[in-house]
Amino acid sequence: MLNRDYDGQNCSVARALELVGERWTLLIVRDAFLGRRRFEEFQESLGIARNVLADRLAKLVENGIFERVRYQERPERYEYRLTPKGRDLRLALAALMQWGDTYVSPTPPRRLRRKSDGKPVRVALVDPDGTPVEPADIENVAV
Amino acid sequence: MLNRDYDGQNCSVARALELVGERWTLLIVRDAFLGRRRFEEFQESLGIARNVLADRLAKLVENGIFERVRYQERPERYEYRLTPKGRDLRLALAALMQWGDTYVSPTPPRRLRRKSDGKPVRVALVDPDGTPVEPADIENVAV
DNA sequence: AGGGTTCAGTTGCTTCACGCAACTTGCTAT
DNA sequence: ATAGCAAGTTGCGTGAAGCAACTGAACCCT
Repeated sequence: MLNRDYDGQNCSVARALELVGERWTLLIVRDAFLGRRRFEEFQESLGIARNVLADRLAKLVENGIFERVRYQERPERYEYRLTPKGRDLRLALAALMQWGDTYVSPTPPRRLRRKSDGKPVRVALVDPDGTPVEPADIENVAV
Repeated sequence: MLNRDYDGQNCSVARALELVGERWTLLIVRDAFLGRRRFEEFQESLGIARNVLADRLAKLVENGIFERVRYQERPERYEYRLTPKGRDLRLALAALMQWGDTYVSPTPPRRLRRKSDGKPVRVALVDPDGTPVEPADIENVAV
């Protein structure tokens, strides 16, 4: 997606995609979850054009998903770190990864697991008590 | 994102975004969850250019996310319905919606709830027993 | 002092995707 | 006969993405 708005779309999905829906943006965020922080790291890892990377990082900072932090002076060098807002994209990325694991990747190259005991972690729909909810038992209602 | 591949990205997120990462694609899927099925419905609801809509629908069918179903003969007319693969994008859309609700939309216009009792439904990271997992307690490991 | 390297971009140019509006096809209704 | 509807298709202009070379500020080596 481009950075145009999805005008008239009064939906949080559209609002979210205005911020992270452009080409490369979610992959940059995923790279950040994998520990990458620097321009060169993102560029080499993704093979993205440098001008486009510069553009995306600027927008991500502008939108509060990354912060630009100086990590050395003389010469001034900056790196990019996820903010709490950016870190909260983990769920959306995990959901996309899970779908990709199920339907696209024959053998998923990475997995989420709990550090403490190594058990696999997945994304699920739950009620306020944490009880899983059947997909068929869900409705999407206007407020 | 465009329909090019994210070559060299051996990640399910990249694989998933190759199928649903183009501009408009996820909004079309979201529209389908809201009950829309026909070309004209999508077009009017989204305000998307007709050639682009035609292109996206064709790719979504090609990728098994929608199926093209004839709903009348003379003249032949087709509509688009989510397949199980497409319906499984619900989680990713819900996660994006939740993030948008939290950080972008002041007052979310729509909510997910359980049909049977009307309780709100949210997306969460859980272990195999359905127990919630702390975000800080998660690691992303290569297989 | 001069030449090479690193990092974070910027610039210029080309190619490709998107937006827009008009047109087409096959059929029905008046 | 003409108008209308639904699902596209076509042609053309604009804007975003890809590519590679360049910049600037500092460091390192001989």
